[in-house]
Amino acid sequence: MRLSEFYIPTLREAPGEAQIPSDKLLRRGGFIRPLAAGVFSYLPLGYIVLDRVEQIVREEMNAAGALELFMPVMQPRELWERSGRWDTFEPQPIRFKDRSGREFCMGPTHEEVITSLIAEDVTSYKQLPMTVYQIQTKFRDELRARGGLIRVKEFLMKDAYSFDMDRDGLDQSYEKMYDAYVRIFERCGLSTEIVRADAGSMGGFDTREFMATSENGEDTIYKCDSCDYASNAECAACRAPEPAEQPAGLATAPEIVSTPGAKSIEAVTQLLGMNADRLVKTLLYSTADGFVAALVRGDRDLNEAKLATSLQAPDLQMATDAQVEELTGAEVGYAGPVGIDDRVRIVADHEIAAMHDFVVGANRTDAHLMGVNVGKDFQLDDYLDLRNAEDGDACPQCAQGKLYGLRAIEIGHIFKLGTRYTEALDGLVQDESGQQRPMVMGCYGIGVSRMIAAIVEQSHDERGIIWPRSVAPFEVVVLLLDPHEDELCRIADGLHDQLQEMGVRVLLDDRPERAGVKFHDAELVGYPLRAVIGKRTKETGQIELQRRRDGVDDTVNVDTAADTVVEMLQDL
RNA sequence: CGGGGCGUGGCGCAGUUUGGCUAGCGCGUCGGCUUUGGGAGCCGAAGGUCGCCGGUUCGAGUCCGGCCGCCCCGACCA
Repeated sequence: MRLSEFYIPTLREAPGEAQIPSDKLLRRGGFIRPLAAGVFSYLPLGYIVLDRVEQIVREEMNAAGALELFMPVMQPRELWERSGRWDTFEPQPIRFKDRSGREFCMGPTHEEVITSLIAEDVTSYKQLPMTVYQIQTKFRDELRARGGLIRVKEFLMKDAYSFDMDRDGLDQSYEKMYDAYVRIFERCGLSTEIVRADAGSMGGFDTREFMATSENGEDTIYKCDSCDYASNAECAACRAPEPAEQPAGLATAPEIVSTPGAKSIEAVTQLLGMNADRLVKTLLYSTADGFVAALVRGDRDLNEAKLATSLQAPDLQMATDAQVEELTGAEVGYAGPVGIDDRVRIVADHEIAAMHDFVVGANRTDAHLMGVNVGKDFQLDDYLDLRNAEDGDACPQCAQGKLYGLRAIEIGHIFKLGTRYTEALDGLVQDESGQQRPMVMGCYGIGVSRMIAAIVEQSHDERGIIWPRSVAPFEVVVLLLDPHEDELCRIADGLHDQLQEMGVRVLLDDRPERAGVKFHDAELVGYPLRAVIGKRTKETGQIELQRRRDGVDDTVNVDTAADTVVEMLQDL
């Protein structure tokens, strides 16, 4: 390909709204352009990269025995009502009606479609196991798109679905996908961590996320410094502390103290002159089964996902101000477990067990209680793991490890779904004994477009992108510095043609630009290898080769240049 | 949706506080001459409903009201 016949509109400066390196560089380099917040076009260069990534995903999925198919973006409301997700899926799908008034959504995912599709024709265990996948644009009505290609409203996703007769079969299908994912991300040059994760609105178990580590990631993951424990922060477990010895001489009764206007932990600590770890926060939630008060140490954050999971209350919601006032008899900000409405179930984080003589809200406006103790002053329904993990926490899995946090971009997510969708959508097949049984499903997603952002986040420098060869838009760029010199043009054309015949993806920069422009563009766009043909070539008969990644270079004769290029590409 | 910031030729910005004449600068683009191995120099040119609507005023990029869009933090989230 000749650059004079291609289209790479590079920008010397990044648009002001681009904040993170991947967004700045992909836009400056002429890969993508925004159309609206979280909606992007892929220019020819960006589309090549997208296609490269897609092909790697496709090859590994095919190698794992998955079959590619292609499903619609628009999905009818009735289908989603059968699975019960029309009103509950978060974020809410983008919806619309056709002219006859029939309702659709722009598919944010395809469990419903694939399950009904497979259910139509698969009727026997003899047709299983089966794993199918597609690479399709998905739509999510994000409350806030951000971070260039990282969090968008419209994006390319590979989604795969496995169908098995039983849990053992599912386990095997899941393993295959897990292994394929490891290979896919490795081939794309991504450094990833595989972590435990929350299933969210998909519903599922044994879920694992593949996280590309990056300081610009939106997720936090925790890893153990001594064992293999790794988890998304949203579900990282906390080890219950060793039971503390209850000191003699506990307060005999709580003492009420006046704390006017102190509605936050911060305010209470200042007023009473004590650390937040002597306080207990009381957070009120409503669930389908009634109200719950969740207690965590004052300096900790409650993890709602963990609370919802341990209460088995997926509909968990923070109580409204009115509900809080009704249950506590006080303004919001003074809730406590002592004397709260007896309809409220009280659960506490494990750490509370190690506390004594602590401070809680008094269920009275402008007042707190000091010297409060579990068992004496109020009864607890349960101790649970409720708080967010923090840097330095003891590892929940091994004895000696400590957790440390990393930022990361979620690029893959695999779940075991079970029979939730096949039961709702009649995904039944006959087993060996002629019994109708719901197929057991797994689902497996990869954010293909998001991977591009992750790759750039992990592989760039101050000058531009450094593409891994596997996904680079071109493997080598040939810079013809003097396009007016016939002899040099012949050499450049020759190298270009020769490389192309050898199967190398080569771009010839034959533009009538100055050398500096060509060097800068080449570094910005990030071709793994660069060949320079200029006046030195005329003088010495040599071509200069340089690797983008580490600047390692070589000077070779014109007639051996192509072979050396191929050799140098081996390591990239 | 809460808080903050921004919106001026393709890109980056100044000008808005304190209203005033033909709305500037750098980059890019087009033409010419020179230059030619790290974003060149000179000369000339094109390109702007100052986000939109309404209002105040002799006069609005600038003041007032409403709306829209974009970015960041939060809430939320495969």
